[in-house]
Amino acid sequence: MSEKIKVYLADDHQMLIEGMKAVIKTNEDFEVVGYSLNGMRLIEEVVKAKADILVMDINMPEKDGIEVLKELSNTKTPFKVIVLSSYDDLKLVKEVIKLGARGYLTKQSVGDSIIEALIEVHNGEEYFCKIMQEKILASFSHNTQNINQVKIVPQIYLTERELVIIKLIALEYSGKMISEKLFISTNTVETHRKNLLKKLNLKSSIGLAKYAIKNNLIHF
Amino acid sequence: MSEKIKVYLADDHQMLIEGMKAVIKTNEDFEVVGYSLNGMRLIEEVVKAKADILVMDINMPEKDGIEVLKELSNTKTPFKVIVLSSYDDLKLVKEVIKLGARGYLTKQSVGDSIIEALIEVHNGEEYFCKIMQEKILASFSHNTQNINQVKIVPQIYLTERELVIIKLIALEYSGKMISEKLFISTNTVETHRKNLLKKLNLKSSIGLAKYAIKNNLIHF
DNA sequence: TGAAAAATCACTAATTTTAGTGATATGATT
DNA sequence: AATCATATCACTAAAATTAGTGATTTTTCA
Repeated sequence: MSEKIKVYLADDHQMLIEGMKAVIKTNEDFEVVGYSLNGMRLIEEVVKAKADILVMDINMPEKDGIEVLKELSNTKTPFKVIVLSSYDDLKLVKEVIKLGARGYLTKQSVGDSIIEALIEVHNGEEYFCKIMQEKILASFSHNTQNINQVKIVPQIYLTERELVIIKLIALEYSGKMISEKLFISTNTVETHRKNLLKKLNLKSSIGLAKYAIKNNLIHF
Repeated sequence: MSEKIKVYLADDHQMLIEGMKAVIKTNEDFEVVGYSLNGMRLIEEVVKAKADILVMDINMPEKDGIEVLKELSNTKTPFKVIVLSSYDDLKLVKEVIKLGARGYLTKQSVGDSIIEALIEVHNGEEYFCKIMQEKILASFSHNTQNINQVKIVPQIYLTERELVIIKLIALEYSGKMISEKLFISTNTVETHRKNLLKKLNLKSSIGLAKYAIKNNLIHF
């Protein structure tokens, strides 16, 4: 048979790497030529490994998948990208595809569809896991609004100060501790907290903490 | 070659199942004869599949691994059990071994040592993953007291009720909401919360939420 | 059966968080 | 110059959390 298709993996969960390595190993058309546990120097490594396809988690410490994709979009890349994510969020899918990714798998469905995805993407097709396919179809029939219209729901951008505050909250600082650390009044801290809750549509500080963790705002 | 050793998997994470299936498939002495995503009717299924070894997660919805082990301890079982867990908790290890489990793997080390564990356990040995081996050794040399004596350094072990409560906290339920959901008074909820904070040596509910996430008590 | 562990609830008091409204100051942008 | 985003702080009032103590009932297990 001809040369195998080279796959590079990037995910901060060692276990998921192991799982994917093993799954991919069962298909003789593909081979895993390397992996990373974070996004730093990822592109470099992938190029060095001469990989054809990069399977990359969005949520990585140090440097996340979106950033990597943005870097890639500036240059011509010799490999294709399949994105892994914990979120089944249509907007995120659109985002990563726009940034050049060729496939999108939720972590729930990696096991079932990684090989399928690799084959499709290697053949120049786009691939979405079943969950996302269903979501895309549903949004098509349910919504009068077009998913293609950019930012119907405006993206949530936190200000510098809000970022500092949400991080401290996630690090288990109380309101008072935050005010002391930042030399501002507790009222101000509370105001920021309230604004955060409203902006992110969350109902408690625990929600804020989870948001911070999900978005890698703090080391967890 | 002789008949393969039959392995049955139980874990609520499909991905982990896929990973393990793939890893085990690479060793020709073993074969996976089935799997479950929860603990309901698990024993029945394992027996039906004529499995020799059950690899089972402790944390499963509906019915957890401890309960399954307890059921098993009443009868003579035709298969051996290896326990998977997110916890690297000595007390939990002791507990599950006492309940008849033959091996204990943390989820971090499944990828590396599942085959090793299967071999050892099938040969009638006990098996602990590297992390636990180190912990056991450490507890041996650090402590003048014997690990076999119950609760020298009280390891963190949450009761059923505490588990339910910490999960709900992590899911952003307020104390009142929890009390309503569980049909108990808010005082009781607060008591559990206090006990949790003390047990886990945490200072706020956000800490509890993070603990729950870290230990895979909730889907995140 | 008897002891231990677990789950339940109560009471008090201090502290913190949540919720809403409103106001001021500053710097950047247009 | 006017507007907007950001950051700051105040005030009130209700609700929730934290902290500590103590007590009862139920379950589990040796």
